[in-house]
Amino acid sequence: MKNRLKVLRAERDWSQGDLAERLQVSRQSVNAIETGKYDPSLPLAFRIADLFGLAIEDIFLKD
Amino acid sequence: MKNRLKVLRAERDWSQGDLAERLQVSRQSVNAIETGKYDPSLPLAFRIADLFGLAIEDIFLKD
DNA sequence: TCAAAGTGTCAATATCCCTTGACTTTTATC
DNA sequence: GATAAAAGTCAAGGGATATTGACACTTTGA
Repeated sequence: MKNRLKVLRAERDWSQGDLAERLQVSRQSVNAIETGKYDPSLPLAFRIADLFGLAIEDIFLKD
Repeated sequence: MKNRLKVLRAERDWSQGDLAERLQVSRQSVNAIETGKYDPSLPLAFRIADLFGLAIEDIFLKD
């Protein structure tokens, strides 16, 4: 399960901390998801998709 | 987080056990997800969406 | 050059997802 | 009504997700 978080974040010039704040999660969670340590829960995946205005399938990809 | 699993399953005349087998999870997991006890993990949500040929957003809805 | 911000990572802890196994209740069929 | 399949539920346990706090390293800019 890969994801495009880092790119989407870079396009907006957000730090991991910025993104974490907008998602209401810790900075470490954002980092762990970005670096592939684990996948987000489904509710968090929805919040991420909403924040970027994309479908979950456009952000998270089965590898 | 609501979902349309029960309806999608009924349309295909599958039991919870049938669905569980196709998803490679336990029948109790299918039941728990259907009855709203918890949300599936993101990877399982992808398997569910794939199985029904729908987008995750068309099956799982924020309530 | 030095301080601040950003990133990556670790440990410890808490909670959630999913499991097996068992049991009761509902639904459908005979 | 009896039977069986399906559905709902519980408990206990393991692994995954997310937390706070801390520390090191790199990058940026004053």
